[in-house]
Amino acid sequence: MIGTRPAGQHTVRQHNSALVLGAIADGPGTSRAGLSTATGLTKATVSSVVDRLIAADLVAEGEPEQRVGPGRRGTVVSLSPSGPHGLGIEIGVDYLASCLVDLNGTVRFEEVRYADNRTPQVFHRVSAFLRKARKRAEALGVSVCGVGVAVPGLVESGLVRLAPNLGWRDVDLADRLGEAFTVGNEANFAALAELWHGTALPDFVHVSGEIGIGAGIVLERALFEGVRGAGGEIGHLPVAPGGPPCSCGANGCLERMAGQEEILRLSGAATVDDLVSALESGSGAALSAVSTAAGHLGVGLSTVVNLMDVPAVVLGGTYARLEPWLREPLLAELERRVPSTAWSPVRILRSPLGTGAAVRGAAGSVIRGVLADPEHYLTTHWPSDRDARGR
Amino acid sequence: MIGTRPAGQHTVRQHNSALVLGAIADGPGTSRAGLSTATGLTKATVSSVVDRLIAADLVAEGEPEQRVGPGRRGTVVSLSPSGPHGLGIEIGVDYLASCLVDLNGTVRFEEVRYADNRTPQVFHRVSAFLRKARKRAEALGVSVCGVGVAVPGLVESGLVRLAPNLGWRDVDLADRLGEAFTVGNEANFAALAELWHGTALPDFVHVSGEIGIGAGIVLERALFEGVRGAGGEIGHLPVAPGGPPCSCGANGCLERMAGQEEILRLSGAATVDDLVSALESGSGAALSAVSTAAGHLGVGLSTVVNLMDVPAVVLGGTYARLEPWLREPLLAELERRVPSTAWSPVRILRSPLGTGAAVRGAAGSVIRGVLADPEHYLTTHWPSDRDARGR
DNA sequence: ACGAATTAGTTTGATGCCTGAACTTATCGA
DNA sequence: TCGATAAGTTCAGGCATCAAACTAATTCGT
Repeated sequence: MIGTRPAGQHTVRQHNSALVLGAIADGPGTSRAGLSTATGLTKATVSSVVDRLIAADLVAEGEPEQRVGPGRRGTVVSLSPSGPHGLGIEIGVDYLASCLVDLNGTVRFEEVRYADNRTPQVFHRVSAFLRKARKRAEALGVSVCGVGVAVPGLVESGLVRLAPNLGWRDVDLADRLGEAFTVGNEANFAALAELWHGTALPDFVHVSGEIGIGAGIVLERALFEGVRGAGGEIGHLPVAPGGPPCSCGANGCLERMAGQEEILRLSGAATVDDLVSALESGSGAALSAVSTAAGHLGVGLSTVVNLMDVPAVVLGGTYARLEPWLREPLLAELERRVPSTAWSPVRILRSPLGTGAAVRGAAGSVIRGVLADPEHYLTTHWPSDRDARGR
Repeated sequence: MIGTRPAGQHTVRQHNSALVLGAIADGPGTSRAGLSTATGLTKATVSSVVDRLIAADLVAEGEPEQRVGPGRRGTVVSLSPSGPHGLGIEIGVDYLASCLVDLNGTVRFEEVRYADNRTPQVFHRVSAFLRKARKRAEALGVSVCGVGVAVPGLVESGLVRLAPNLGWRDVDLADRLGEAFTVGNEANFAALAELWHGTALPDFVHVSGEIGIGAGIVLERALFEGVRGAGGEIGHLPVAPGGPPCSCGANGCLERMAGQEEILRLSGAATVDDLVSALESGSGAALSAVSTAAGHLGVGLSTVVNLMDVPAVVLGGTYARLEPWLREPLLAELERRVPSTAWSPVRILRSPLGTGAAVRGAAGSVIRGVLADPEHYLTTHWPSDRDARGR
């Protein structure tokens, strides 16, 4: 029961700052008066809060409002383009990616570097890659207020518990690289990117098929993390009892049956590009491979949909590219296995974000943290910055 | 993003009142000074809050503290036994149950009345049953501040969307009985009762086998409800593809394969009592029936454990009675199907609460609402009461 | 037996933040 | 040019917390 902290005036400031900043992020180009009606706070309070946000360069005043009719025009406020930026780093199995976003979530730059990361040198490589990204941010003249790192594995309170595809176990990235990070699961970050910048659904399960199969579950605009951060780990759900052995030791895991490797193997294609062309030209082997995988994916996803009552499935990563061919068999399997589809159908959507969803989510999570608690940012980052520059 | 309300001083009062009251509920027999250290609030604030709680008769002062060493003895405060009470009503398929609890959750009385509720007269019967319970509460001289109603069906925002075993669809109980209720799913209430009064685990899935199979999932001391309140509806998860048809239209549903009826049918026993004696005397048919059911239950629960990473399963209802015989095969099935058991085993526990868990949860949810927001209770219930009595 | 030390609980003044109302500024329409 | 309308600011008032001083009760040492 205990675990909540005592509240004071600062708490209401925190809350209301976040409320106002959230309203600014939601409706770009609103005036203080508009914010007052949107948030329910008085004009006086909004002014006071906005002043502080402007001082912290989270918000910037813009042009006077364009509007017909009598009355003074309001001055538009919106998220400051020169405000703090978020840097995202993704450590994939065979690539590194970086991404810088501003407060709006706009991508300032993106970079991908292919390299096998299943070696002990990863940490040096990541460190160099991160330094390079920081340099580029500096060149743009923006300040990076945090770094989000996406890894293909199980993350528990900032610690990479297990990343089988990287061969990691209990890795403390912050410790290894001598820096504080927001470490998170790659699939979860991708789902968050989908929430923030993709199809604006409040409830969905985002599934991406890369080398592993990761799912990120979003319920009521919030990531579902499960008890120890392992919520939505569907890669090793058993979907084919007695099926072929998986690298994890079990048999017939979803990842083994519907992962990228299995699809390519079944279809005879060498790469995903080849697979797509084969599908487009109507190759029977390719079509049946994708259809089979869709069936297995449907089995796995049906448990998620049944249990959480999630009304939508978003296909990301490689699955997004295969969506035209996956959709039908996947939907059929879901309808067969999910009783509730009878009265509320499950939607299947293709993610508009590409393979860069995870990095973008990692970068976005940093600025999302600032937007969610500007007062915290203001008291921790701002004074030190000002001291460092001012003196 | 919008949806949060503006905060003011009243908000911090709300928060801190709940914080203090929670601390009082957690540690019965603490003094104001103890509460101050427990909550992190100053002694002055605690005194102010406690005074108000005492005025509302949520809290009562008791004996001076017993303690060795120097210094003044504190006056113990605890939840007032004469404070508001919560009434719970359970509408089962073949019985009605009522239960009155005080702020501590102590049961003041309980009553069960057997009757077939699959008739249109249910509502009159419930109404009469409720009146009777209210009379008994009045005879005890306590005030009932709310009524929680447990139903074996899908509840969405106070509306019973579907209760197949009662034959209900879109039933508005508040409207039917002309009274405001906290309506909820029976399995969810049972899980909450388990959380509040059973094995004090913060994360578990509570599964009870009655006529249907209901699961209540508790994560971080909070009920997981899913998107539309259908979280944890495991009764119709498919566990035996191509199995016998279920009443829901699908095949091999968990409820069909591991429900009470199927266990009795397979074992040849007429009642659960008979079944238990048969098991105790080592009947092969009974043992294999329970073992088979346990296997199916394991399949269904494995998806929950995999997906939500819940570390414990609590057996309630009829399953609690069968626990000695269910445990082994259930655990075996879970270990076979849940990869994470390799590094963090799943615990299987027997619920100490009997079949009355759901009513108790329903009654408890009422007082839990008061404890969670005493300020709200204080402003809505108290003034009217005082006006009515005072004048 | 008595005072120092210790702990509980109350009182008081200060601080911070929100609110409401009055006030200033800006713009349109007649 | 004046009046109506709307945006934004200023200021007194209220409320809840906090820190610190103060009162109250009890033990321990001498």
